[in-house]
Amino acid sequence: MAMATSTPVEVLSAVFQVREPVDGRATLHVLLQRSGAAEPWALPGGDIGDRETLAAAARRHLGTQCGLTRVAHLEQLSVFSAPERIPGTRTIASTYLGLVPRDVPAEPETMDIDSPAAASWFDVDGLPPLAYDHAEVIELARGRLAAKLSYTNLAFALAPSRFAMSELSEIYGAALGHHVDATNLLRVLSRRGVVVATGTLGRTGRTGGRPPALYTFADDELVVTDEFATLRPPP
Amino acid sequence: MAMATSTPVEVLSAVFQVREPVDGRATLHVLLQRSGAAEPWALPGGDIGDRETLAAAARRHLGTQCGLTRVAHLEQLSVFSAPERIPGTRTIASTYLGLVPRDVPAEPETMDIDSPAAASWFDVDGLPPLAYDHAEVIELARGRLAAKLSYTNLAFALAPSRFAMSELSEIYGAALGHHVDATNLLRVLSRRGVVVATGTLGRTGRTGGRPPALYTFADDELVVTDEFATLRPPP
DNA sequence: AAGGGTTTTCGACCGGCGGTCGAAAACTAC
DNA sequence: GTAGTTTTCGACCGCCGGTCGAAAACCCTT
Repeated sequence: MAMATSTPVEVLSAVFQVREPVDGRATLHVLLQRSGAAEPWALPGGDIGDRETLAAAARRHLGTQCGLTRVAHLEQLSVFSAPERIPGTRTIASTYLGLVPRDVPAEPETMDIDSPAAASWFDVDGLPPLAYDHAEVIELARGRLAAKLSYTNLAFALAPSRFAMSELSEIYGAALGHHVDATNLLRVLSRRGVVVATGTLGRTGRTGGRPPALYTFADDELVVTDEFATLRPPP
Repeated sequence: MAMATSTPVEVLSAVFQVREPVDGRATLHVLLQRSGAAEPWALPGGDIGDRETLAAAARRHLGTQCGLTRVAHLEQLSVFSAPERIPGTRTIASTYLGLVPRDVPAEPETMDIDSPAAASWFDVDGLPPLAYDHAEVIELARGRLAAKLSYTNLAFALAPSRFAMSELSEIYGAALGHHVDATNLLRVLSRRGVVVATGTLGRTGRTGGRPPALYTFADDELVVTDEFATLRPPP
């Protein structure tokens, strides 16, 4: 075993949440932070403690820099190791994808955007200029999210604990960037056992319309079934 | 941006090749190395140079430790960051999956297995005791390989440049661990445009049987099509 | 050269999955 | 009660992949 050198490592998190801007249509948002008004917006992250896992470090920085604690899912993305990705000091970045459910209060929004250190959610379409290669990280995270939504139960980390199918279809639509039919979504997800009906009905005090059945995700962590692989083994 | 500390980083590569043991049946093999006869077998890898990418470092160690240069595909796996994964010195491992085509001569096999520093291929079923968490890395790599074989053209990195469908079916079978029907494989892969016929015929000098048509992979690098995602966008 | 053995190739069948649409159900507002 | 809105259910349909049997093409033996 060769001896490993001491290369500086940082962790960066691209955390997504489905939120609705003033006009009403829900879109995918990403959490950004900056240490001063003159600095560019950047992904939250930083150094790794001596006795700390990378995931633990990511969670710690989300808490201290953005006041965000309720991350429902956090998974590794790629490592960025281009020698000059940060001019001057060589730094390797281990990146993470984080997801926050829709019913989590918008914690970072309460922080003052004009204070020296601030954090805020941004619509992924229409981001401000970002530090270093952080835009690339966000693009990678979007792609990973879209891919995994279609063949895993990953949406559990974006949806509220109980939801109507129309609401879930909205969330999928925001994350995937195109319309998702609620009828088909229900059939597909319940056939796979990903969502289950709770038996209760939702908001009967609206402007009209049949009250929707409320559903929940069967699991509250990522479940990967190999049933979607083609070239399956014989039964 | 918080300052990143200097955490030791190493790179580890799980490199696979489909090879046939003496008895004939082709199986998946992984490349291992050890620095002395008293040391346990371990994945090739080591430190990262100051002006070097992680992937470049992985390739460099494969060359110096195993004499292996013809790696057709190399992609990132997960980062292992448990504080005590190597007792004593804290080391973070960035792991890679590598693939070597079947027609590449068995370079490391020529090295003397009993010399102080040696490298050799091992059948993935029936591995010797491994250093640290390296068995975990290999398991992760196997899973990733199996998953990607079914929905990408990743097999281009395991197959020879030209091959018969029965040979490709053998390769898939070895990597997936179960029988893969050659008829179905041809239909699926050619419908996706992954493999194309070369027009030439293969080995007409055997013990009998119809001479097979020879095929090639359309691309010699990984191509990811989003056509296999369910919940597609409308046309 | 005729026939048996072997391997590849082609076509047919079939169940399941997912995309789509229209009609029925259930509720609110007027 | 009627109109409007939203959800739900069922039906249709094309495509994909797993399977099987028959035909094609070749070698070897007799």
